[in-house]
Parts: sequence; C-alpha cells; structure tokens
Amino acid sequence: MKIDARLVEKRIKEFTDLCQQNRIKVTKQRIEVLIEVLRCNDHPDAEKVFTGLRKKMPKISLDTVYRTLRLLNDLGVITTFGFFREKTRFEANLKPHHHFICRQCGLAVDFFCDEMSRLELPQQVRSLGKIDRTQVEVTGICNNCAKSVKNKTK
Amino acid sequence: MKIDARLVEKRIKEFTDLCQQNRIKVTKQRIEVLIEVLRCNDHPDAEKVFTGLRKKMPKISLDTVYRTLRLLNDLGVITTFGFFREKTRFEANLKPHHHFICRQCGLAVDFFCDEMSRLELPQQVRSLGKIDRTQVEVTGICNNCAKSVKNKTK
DNA sequence: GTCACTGCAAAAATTTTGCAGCGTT
DNA sequence: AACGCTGCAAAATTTTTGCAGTGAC
Repeated sequence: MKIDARLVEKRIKEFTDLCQQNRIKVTKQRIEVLIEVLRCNDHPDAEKVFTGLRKKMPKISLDTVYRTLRLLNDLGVITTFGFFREKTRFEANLKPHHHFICRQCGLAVDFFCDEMSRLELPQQVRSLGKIDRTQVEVTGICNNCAKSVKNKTK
Repeated sequence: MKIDARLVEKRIKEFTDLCQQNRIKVTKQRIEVLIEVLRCNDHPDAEKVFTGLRKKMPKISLDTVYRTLRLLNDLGVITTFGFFREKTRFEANLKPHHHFICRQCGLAVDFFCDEMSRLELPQQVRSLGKIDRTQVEVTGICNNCAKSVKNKTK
C-alpha cells in the first residue's frame, strides 16, 4: 500500500519522455492510469484499475482505461501478467514441464529441464501456501516471427 | 502430429475411471474432446478444439466444447496454459521477478530469487527464438483459501 | 426409466471501435 | 490551430446459461 513518490515520479517521467519520442499526447487520464497500476501491487485487471480510478477521476470511462493499458503495455511502461488479450488455452501434457512462448504469434513449445524442475523455492514463497506446480515461462520472439519483423522498419 | 494410441487409451481410461468415481457420464463428446486436446500438442484454445473436432463430429457444439474443457480441467485430466477464464491483469513491476499465484482466488505475489534469475536455458530452448524474459510461475493454494477449503468436505 | 448431457439460442462478460467534441502540443 | 484523445454508445469477441429433447447408466 505504501507508495514511493520518488519512484512514481521517475516512472511518470519515463512515460512522458516516451510520449514525446513517439508523438503521443500526455493526458491526465494516462498519467492517472499509470499511477493506479503502480499503486496496486496486486496485479489488477482493467476493471479494478477503472473502479480504483473513479474515486479520483469520476468521469473516466472503462474504454479509456482499456485503451490506456494497451498503450502503456505497448510502450513497455507496464507488463501483463500472463498474456494480453489471450483466450484460455488447454494442454493435455500433465508431466512437469516448461514453456517457451512467442509473444508475437502465441507459439507455445513445451520443454523439459531437470535443473529447473528440481529448483528449491525460497522459504518465503513456500510459506505463502500449498505449492502444486512450479513452471518456467520463457517469453520471446520465435524465429519465424523474427524473420517477418525484419522486413518491417522497426 | 504423431499420436501414441497406447497413451491415448491410458488417458481415456483415467478419465472414464474418474467419471465413474464422480457419477459423471462418459459421452462420445467428452471422449472426443479429450482425444482432440491430446492430439493438438500446440496448446489449443476452445475454438481450435471445436473446429478440429467438427471434422470427425460435425454436430458438436461450441458450448459443449467449453463445458467439456472445463470439466476435464476440473477433474485434472487436462490443464490450462495460464489461467482458466482469467481476465488480463497488469503490473508495473518491470524488474525481473517471479510469481506465486493462488489458483483458487487469483492472489498473485511477486518474489525475487537470484538463483532462478540466473538459470541458464537449455540450448534447445535458446534456439527457438530471441528470449526476452524467463519467469517462474509457482501455482498453488494460498493459506487463506486453504483455510476455507478445510471447512467444506473435500 | 432416470437424470445428466447435448445442441440450440440467447445472455453475460470482457474487450474493441466509430464518432463527435475536447484538450494537449 | 491541428489533430490525437476522451467519453459515449454500440459492436465484437469470448464464455456461460436456460431449456427441451436425447442418450448413458
């Protein structure tokens, strides 16, 4: 709940600098959405950001929150937990394993790694509850997508 | 693409046994959904399972696929990739870190662990593409939820 | 035969989009 | 002053639910 004002200033500055570089406007709503995500350290969804913000900014609309979250995510100012706008995906492989996921196309490849599977969790984590599964998620851009990105001017 | 018939038999038997234990009916649709998820090794979403199945079973409906996937997931016969029916969640913490997530209530706690952050990925994985992030996801039941579950007869 | 399951259609929930007016640059 | 952004409402997308008939036990 404690919020470090200096950190918030720093993160806002990072954001406004990025806006200037990208000719994106700095608006009250955008600043407030960023502050709200910084303030909530419990990985809020769009709805929670929205209701949290309404106390300070009663006129903000849910779609602006969605648009802003996407913008902040695209700029790399915030991240998503799991994937952005992804449907639920299923898998039948119940053996302990890990994933490589391409954040461009969603390609998901299973891999096994004894070293990782044997990892001991810090006591601090084990004390949070009963652990069922420890899984490594490796995120990146797959070779296929890397090829197509090279064609565009990035 | 290669599908091991013996493995499929084994998994179907596991499922039918669970059905008998739980007085759940074994239907053609349920068996076929399970086979389809076993057959797709690319972590399909409900829509993909549905369209894949329609070739064999043209009358199956999308809502049956959804219902069945949820049932299989609840029985522990399949898993989801990320979380089932979860909204997109955001976080402002950009430093490399890991998560404990309660699969009951969605509680997400960040934690740091040098040993994990320093993990070297197998060559097999690094060759899949450009790696941006390696994150450990620990899934379980948090202490709070464990308490409330104890009250029910499980 | 019973009652859980399916398919249909319709609803709920989540996220996106078109548009007219407003506010940042 | 220009034009990107907001809020509204409406649409699109993903997932769930009510109901009458069907099929598993």
